[in-house]
Amino acid sequence: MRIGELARRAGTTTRTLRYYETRGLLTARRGGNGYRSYDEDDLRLLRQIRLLQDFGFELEETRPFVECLRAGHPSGDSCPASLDVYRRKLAELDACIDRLREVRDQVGAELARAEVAVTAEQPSPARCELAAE
Amino acid sequence: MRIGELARRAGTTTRTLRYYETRGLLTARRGGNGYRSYDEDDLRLLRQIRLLQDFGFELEETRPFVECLRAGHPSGDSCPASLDVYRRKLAELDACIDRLREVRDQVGAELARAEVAVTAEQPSPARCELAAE
DNA sequence: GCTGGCGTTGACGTCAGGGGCAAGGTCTAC
DNA sequence: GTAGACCTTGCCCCTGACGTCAACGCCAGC
Repeated sequence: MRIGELARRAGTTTRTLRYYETRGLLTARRGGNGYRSYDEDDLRLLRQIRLLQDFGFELEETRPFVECLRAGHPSGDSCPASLDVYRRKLAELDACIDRLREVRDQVGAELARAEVAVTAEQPSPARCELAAE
Repeated sequence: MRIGELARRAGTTTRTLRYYETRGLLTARRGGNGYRSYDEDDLRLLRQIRLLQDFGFELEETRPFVECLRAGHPSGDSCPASLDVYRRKLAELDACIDRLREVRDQVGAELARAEVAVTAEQPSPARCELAAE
């Protein structure tokens, strides 16, 4: 199959596939006319990359999975190097989530403080009416 | 004070301050020699920006806070526009955390699956010894 | 033979937030 | 009077993962 079909079947663009090729992931055979030619294995490889990309993996982090598939393993995560990437990513995700929660709480606190300051500065009409009743 | 001192006191670099100036945040007076000149208000303004940056706000998102301070308010979050940014950021953070948690669980599941597959493929010697006992 | 749709390479743009350097002007201390 | 620390503008460089042309080749159908 050619590049356009592969891109469609993997839900991506030809530009992306050429980019992956410059990165050394997803190499292509060439036909007599210079067109890139791919097979079903390339599609599996590409799907593996896209799955990890959707998870937020960087391209470089997908390389062990790609090499694992190229080595003939049934799936990209059949190799220790891939499992290591999984584990590193899990730790990274945990740290990221923790950090975001901290920030979330701090921003929430700032908002609460600022909201109180605003109402103290200029009491809302509703409050006045309420107090007047 | 000049740019170097302001940068030091705010814990950033002169390059960054000039960059902020090109973005229209943190404008500076000029002395007779062409040097930028700042006062304590500028420092407060800069600290406000840095705080929000540390929270992960984009530079553009700090603009309402800057304008609020410039308008003479006691703090950058004394204005409705700033509160809106807080609220939007909170929603964004929540969505981001949720998404990361989903991914975390999916990656965790992939790892567990792959680990089982690996041990099933080539049972560890330790297991064999254990079974032999 | 011509149009449309695919393919090719290459180069530049994007987004944010600056880093680094050059070539020069200024100020201060010794 | 000069060294060195500071300032100025302007320019290109970086990351990641592509998007967007430009200019051209190839091929199928009508």
